[in-house]
Amino acid sequence: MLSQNAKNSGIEQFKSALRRHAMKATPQRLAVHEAMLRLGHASADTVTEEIRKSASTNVTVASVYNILTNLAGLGIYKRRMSANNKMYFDVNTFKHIHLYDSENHTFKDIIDEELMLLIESHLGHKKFRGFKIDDIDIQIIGHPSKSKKTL
Amino acid sequence: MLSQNAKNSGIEQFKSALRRHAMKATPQRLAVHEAMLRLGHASADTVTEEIRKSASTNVTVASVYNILTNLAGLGIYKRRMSANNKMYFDVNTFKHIHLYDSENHTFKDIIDEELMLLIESHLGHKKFRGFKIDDIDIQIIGHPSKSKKTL
DNA sequence: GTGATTGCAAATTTTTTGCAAGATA
DNA sequence: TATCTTGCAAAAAATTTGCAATCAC
Repeated sequence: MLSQNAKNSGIEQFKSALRRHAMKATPQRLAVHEAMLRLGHASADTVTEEIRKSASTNVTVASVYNILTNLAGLGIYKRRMSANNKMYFDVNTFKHIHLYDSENHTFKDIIDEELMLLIESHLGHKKFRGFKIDDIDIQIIGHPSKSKKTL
Repeated sequence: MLSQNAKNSGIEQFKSALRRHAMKATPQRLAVHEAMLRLGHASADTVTEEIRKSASTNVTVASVYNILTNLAGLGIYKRRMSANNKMYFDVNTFKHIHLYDSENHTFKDIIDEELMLLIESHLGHKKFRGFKIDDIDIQIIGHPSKSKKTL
């Protein structure tokens, strides 16, 4: 329920963001955003796959790249890099930490406001001369622990 | 002086690390490591360039990739991700934070033991079920502030 | 209608791989 | 000498770009 509303409002918000930037609400852009809302984090090819699987809209990877890059430029997504050397995009703009699974190359969000505040307040009074801070990226890197031995 | 010693001992340490792993001390590997000690963080092509510029050893990018990847596998280097979508390697194995300059795509080390401890102790008593933490990566992303105007 | 946007294919860029030739222990 | 490594060139993988056709406004 909540999630459904959240998604709808997500799309509405998205449309008005597009309008605000004088960008057309093309089916491709909407499909990309819908996929991103479902996926959370994804690479261009994953998004393309997801769209082909679930939507009637057809898209090409090239367009998905362009769309994701443009939207990241507007701050609607965040570009992320993973250790498997692919570009990932992140739909969540709120502050959070990432848990990166280096085996499966997936990201999981960790919301830990306390920690973010801790770090920000620690860094807050530090100056990096000649450097304007845009973002702080915290990634916890690990792998699934095979606690089952035989699996 | 100190830096020279540090570099020499770096090379000696490196050689014994190679020996320990039954890897041969080829001129290419030594050249890569020397370049990495100078560069700190670098991508394969930067390392190749640096070697060609400064050393008599000649190398191919393919070999540099292989060497960097192998050494990262041994934990001698650390693989890093940058927003310009290239693989970077990091020669410093001690815990530190990175300042990533998104304009010039360069990294700078920040040593802030206090912050690392803060984060580790905060995360220390958190459990991520089924997940084994290998590393915590903190990146401060920003760009040079054109302080010319108003400062 | 008209300018923005997409699809397609080709070009770039980055990384990986196979195998013969060469170097190291 | 036996094996590990490198060089080279070609293959893969990932991303970007040009341009005509198409679509949203």
